[in-house]
This record gives sequence, C-alpha cells and structure tokens, in this order.
Amino acid sequence: MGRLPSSAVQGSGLKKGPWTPEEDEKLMEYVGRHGHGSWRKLPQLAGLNRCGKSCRLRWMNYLRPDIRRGNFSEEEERLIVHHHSVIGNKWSQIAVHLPGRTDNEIKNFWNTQLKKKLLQKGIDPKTHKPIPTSHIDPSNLLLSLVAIARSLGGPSHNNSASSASNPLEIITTELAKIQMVQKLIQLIGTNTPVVDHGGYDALIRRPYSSLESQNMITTGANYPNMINIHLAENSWASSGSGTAQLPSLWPSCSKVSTESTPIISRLSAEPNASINVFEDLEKLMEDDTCASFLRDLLDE
DNA sequence: AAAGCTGACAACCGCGGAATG
DNA sequence: GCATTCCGCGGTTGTCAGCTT
Repeated sequence: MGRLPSSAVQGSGLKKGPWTPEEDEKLMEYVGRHGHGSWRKLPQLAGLNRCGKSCRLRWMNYLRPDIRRGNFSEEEERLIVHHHSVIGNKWSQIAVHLPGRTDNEIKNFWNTQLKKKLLQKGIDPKTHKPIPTSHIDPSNLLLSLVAIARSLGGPSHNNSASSASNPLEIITTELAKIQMVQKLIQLIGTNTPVVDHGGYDALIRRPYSSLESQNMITTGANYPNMINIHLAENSWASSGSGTAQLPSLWPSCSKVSTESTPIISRLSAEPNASINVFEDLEKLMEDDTCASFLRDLLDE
C-alpha cells in the first residue's frame, strides 16, 4: 500500500512513501514518552528522516492507540451519512462523532463505498436528495442499472434489499430501483405521457406509516438519513397539496408507455407493487424498441 | 496461469486559517 | 497591522491485493 515505492528521497533529503516498522516504532516510542509537541521539531528529536507533516499523519491515521480498525458498522454508516447530509465533506467534524475513526478513514470509506451505495439508491451523495431526472448522468445511470441487474441475478434473488436488515432500507432500495428503471425509460424515450403521480405518493408514504404503527420508527431522528431524505426534505415526497410533486420519472417513450402503464397502475393500486416491478421490466424487454438497449445493459 | 481490471486505503500535496513574532 | 510559521483539513494519487477474463 501507500505511495511511492521508494525510499524516495527528494531534494529536501527527507524520506517519503510507506512507513517501515522501524520508523513506526521510533515514532510511537517518542510520542509515547514525550507527546508529539511540535510536529515540525519531532522528526529531528525522534531520529526520523521525515517531515513533521508526514509524522503527524502517520500518528493520527495509523499509530494512535485509540484507533479502531475494521469494518464500519451499520450504525457508523448511518452516522456518517447523516452527518454528511448536514455538514458535507467536513471529515474531521464527522470523525468527532465516530470515536476511534479517523477523518481519513471516513473519507476513504465514503469515497469508495457509501457514495456508491447512495447512487445505487438514486440519491445524490452531494445533496442527499433523489437525483433529479433532468440531471441524470448517463454514466452513473448505467452503473446503477448494472448494479440493479446484478442484484437481481441468482436463483435466490439475493439482492441488496432482501439482505438488508432494516425494513426502511429495503423500502428505500426498492423505490430507488424503480426510479432508476424509470430514468432509463425516460432516457430512451422522446414523448411524455400523462401519468397520475398520486400512487407513488401513496407508495412512499404507506410503508413508513405502517412502520411507525409497528413502533419500528417513532421519529425521523431514529433513521435520520432515510426519513429526512424521503419525507422531510423532498417536496415530491411530502407535498403540501396532498399530491406528490414527483420529478418526471415516469416513462416518456410512447411505445414503452403503453407497455409500462400496467406498472404504473399497479404502483398506484398495490402497496407491494415495488417488489414485483422487475417482472414488468421483463415485459419491457419484449418491446422491440427498447429490448436491445436494455439487454445490452442488463447483460453487462 | 497470466494479464488486465477494480476496489481499498495509506500517504502526499496544496491551501486556508490560527498562532506567533 | 503585517509577515512568517505551523498545523490541520480536504482532495488526490499511487500501490497493492483480490477478482475477473
């Protein structure tokens, strides 16, 4: 791991690149005895041929005794997403809320995993809101669709939703999948059919209220990221008029729309329709206009 | 078995702000 | 009030390990 393979010595004569066990030992012993004091003076005092900055980084991110290593728990994930939704990329501030985790570790975890998870759920990791259809990035969409296709694979349908432990997460994931498929359809299409959005509102509200009635959630604070994202922050999910102002996610391809109308009808009528929406996707595959494109994507 | 690809993460870099003279 | 030094932060990069082809 790490950077330059070398014992790379540049103009300053200071060593760069990965730390050796011997260097770690020197640093740990010095800080253990004297504390770090001035980082700038530390390397000389500790007998290290490194810059103070490098020593500080090594200590803070790796050698500190209170560092907690290993995978992030679901609770930690939730905390990160929540705090990120509030304060953005302030990793050091987020790290304050996760004892034993470093800002660098959280940042890496965010960049390599959490961002992707949110994107797969159709949530913009920057704004923590559903990605507006008008801002669809085709490359992200393709990635998401590939992920969805993979999640559908296998005889047991062992997808991310069914493996989630949090019922709210299952719902959110399923809804996001629906959104993604709809976005795809929109990308393909050219016309805009008239569609009733009320059913989507019902769909998105019903699971939460049923969860609330089961005392699985009592306030948004228990699941701040999910609740805030889907109920509090979004006008389309909590429209004052009673009809959700859903972004234009519904099919716009005229050929497809005739095929996909049943999906919409079912979403409106059946609270559990989201679970079966991919059966309808299969029907879409029968449509000549879209089939080849969809197949290309899903066969990826 | 080898080559290529991807994900994870340690470490570096540059900048901004606080502290100090 | 200004200049300099130092620290801490966030963004980015390079390398390795594991996976896929």
